[in-house]
Amino acid sequence: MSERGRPNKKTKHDDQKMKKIQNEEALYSDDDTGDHDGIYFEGEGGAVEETDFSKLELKADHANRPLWACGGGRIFLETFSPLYKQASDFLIAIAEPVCRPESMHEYNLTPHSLYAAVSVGLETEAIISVLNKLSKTKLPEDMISFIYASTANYGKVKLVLKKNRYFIESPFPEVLKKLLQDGVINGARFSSEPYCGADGFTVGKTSGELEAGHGELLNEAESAAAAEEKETHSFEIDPAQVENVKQRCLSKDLNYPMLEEYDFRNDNVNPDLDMELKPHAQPRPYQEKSLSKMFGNGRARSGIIVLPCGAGKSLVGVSAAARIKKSCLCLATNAVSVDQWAFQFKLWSTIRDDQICRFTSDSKEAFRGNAVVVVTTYNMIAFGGKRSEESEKIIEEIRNREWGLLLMDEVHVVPANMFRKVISITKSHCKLGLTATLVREDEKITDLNFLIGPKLYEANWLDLVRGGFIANVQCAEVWCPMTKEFFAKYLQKDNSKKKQALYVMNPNKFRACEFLIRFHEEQRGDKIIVFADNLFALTEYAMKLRKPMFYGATSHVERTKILEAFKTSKNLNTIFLSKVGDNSIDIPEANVIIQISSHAGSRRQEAQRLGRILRAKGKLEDRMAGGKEEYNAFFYSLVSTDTQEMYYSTKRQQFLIDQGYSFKVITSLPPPDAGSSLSYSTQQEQLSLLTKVLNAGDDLVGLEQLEEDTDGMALQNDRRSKRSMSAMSGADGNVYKEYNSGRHKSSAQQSKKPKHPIFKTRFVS
DNA sequence: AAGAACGCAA
DNA sequence: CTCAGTGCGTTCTT
Repeated sequence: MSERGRPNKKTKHDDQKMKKIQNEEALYSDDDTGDHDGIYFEGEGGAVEETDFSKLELKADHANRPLWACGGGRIFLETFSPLYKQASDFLIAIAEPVCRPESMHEYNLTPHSLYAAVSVGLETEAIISVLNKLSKTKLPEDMISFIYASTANYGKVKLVLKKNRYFIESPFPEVLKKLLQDGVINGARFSSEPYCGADGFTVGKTSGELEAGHGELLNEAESAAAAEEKETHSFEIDPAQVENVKQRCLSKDLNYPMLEEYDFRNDNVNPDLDMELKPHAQPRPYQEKSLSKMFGNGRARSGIIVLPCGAGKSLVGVSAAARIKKSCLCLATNAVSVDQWAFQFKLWSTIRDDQICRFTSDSKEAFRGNAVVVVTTYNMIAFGGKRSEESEKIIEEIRNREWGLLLMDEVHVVPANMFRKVISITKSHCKLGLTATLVREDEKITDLNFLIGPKLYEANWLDLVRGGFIANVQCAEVWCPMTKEFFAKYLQKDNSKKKQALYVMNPNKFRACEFLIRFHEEQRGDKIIVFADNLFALTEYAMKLRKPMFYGATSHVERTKILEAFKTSKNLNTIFLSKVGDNSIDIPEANVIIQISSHAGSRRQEAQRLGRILRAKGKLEDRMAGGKEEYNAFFYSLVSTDTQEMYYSTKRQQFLIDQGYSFKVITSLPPPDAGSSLSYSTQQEQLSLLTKVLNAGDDLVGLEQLEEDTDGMALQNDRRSKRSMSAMSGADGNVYKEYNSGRHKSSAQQSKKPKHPIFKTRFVS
């Protein structure tokens, strides 16, 4: 075990970090030594390390160019360059962002990222020439040949849905023949189709059309996609095999990724949906950009748009539906989210009540009319168990319908074994996936490339923070030392469940939590969400602090009631949520998150929770008042030191760190002089808590008892608890300031940006 | 209102 | 390293 109690095992991320640091050092040292123009270093013995960039050949005017194009498809972007904006737009289109901290962003060219580039209309030559224009160095030969090799076949094959039948279409019959040599694709072909062409393929005509181009650098490349009439050949495949066929086409063996574009303007078969955006639905620049990637050539492309939580994903979704103007099936993760989507549709568009319906376990609105918007959950569609008769009828209707748009919220859930079935259960011309966190802890995230389509756009979180579109969050990891007694038991137990119970219920963590709640409620008037994945901890904390909580078993009515009170009442400023609150729950009022227990090393959960407080508070001008940018939201992760949690915590933060966030470490909260006013200040109290924790796992009766206690009384006790809280001493600003000026003063003063003084930069050993 | 069945995530 | 065991959420039934 290391000094910090972290297992000595290095994670994949650690390795990547190390590599990255080496890379940056290499780059900077090149820069420092100055003029390397024309100097060419041969690697010794012919083999050149991937991380050895001494071979890079700098152009004479390299200072004016923002990119470093390195071997192995790696590209670095200087964020301080005047060309930053254009360059990052371009890189986002062609490469995968790896890590985007403040001054230097790292991107990676991959077959999938280039597939995405071509599907938004960029051509191979344009990619290379723009890349070359932006690069400080001559493009490495291997990068150029990689781009050629990866893009050669793109756009040659299309998947088309016609009258509920799927066809593979191409202007090149020889390509179709090649595809049919593959066992999976050949097996998926319907043999009953009429043979029209000489090659046994159905022959038809298709014409391209072009909408006005968008963006500066992309413009020339996008308009290069010529609008000409072409003869096409096609064959029909089994709808049940679409997923497999798409996967085969995308595989290395074939490398003919299928484009899915919906020519919705010329679709006379499916009825139109009478729906417009309302005038006040003004998309922000990045929303506009997302949409232009989707509709760039006048058709609707299938794919994925990645925007941070709170950045207005739903306006993008509703806009897409309003532009396509055909039936739309909108999928969300739970019933609360379904309500919110239905609300968003009505908020942004002119859709009438009879054109939109929700389909959840307790709201089965039958739909009538030719073109409709149906909002439902992945569970409702994919559910394998027994269905109620009513559900069965609606599901049948959904199966049989041909959807113009399949709109998938939180699309990162789709690769799950059952949820991915929604793609084949429903027949849609165009699929749009939205998410803030395109990560999973398994390897299935790349499946989205063939399940849905390429990533069309991904916004940089920090760019949106700087633009004032989302809140500026201070992230902090609070280190809570285990009490002697809890730590002794922790070391003693070999049951990981018990271990978890012990580090989550660590009295010092509780006290840190209590202190933070008091500080933010009383000193700043903030609205706080406390997350606990562990239900025992959730109920225990909520009951002790007399705050309302809700979790999976909490009824829809109760949830709405609590949220309503949280939003409107001055007396209710803190709520406790289980992981039901991770996704989709929209609580714009909240601006502080305290995390007391979480699901192991889930990067997605960490980012989604942070996302709960990203909705920008107030106007940008207000926040920038006085010329300095202020944090207006706070994200605390409470970690028991020297336990497993330290390791998980590092893993969990990785996604946010890749987005450019940095975590500050706070040690020894609460401050010693606030100690006695907080709970569990005596050893006696701590020991009785310990007994409770140790017994809890053995008999679940204890948990049920707790739930009964909290449920009914939490809300009504709120006022009383407020009064007693304000009477408590010790948690006032003075204590807080003393604490600040004591231990961490020097490091706070060193930092350039105005930071909350209690935060110091996390030291990674 | 509670429990059974199913499914997700790590 | 992998798969099974685990905790939690959702849906349906009674």
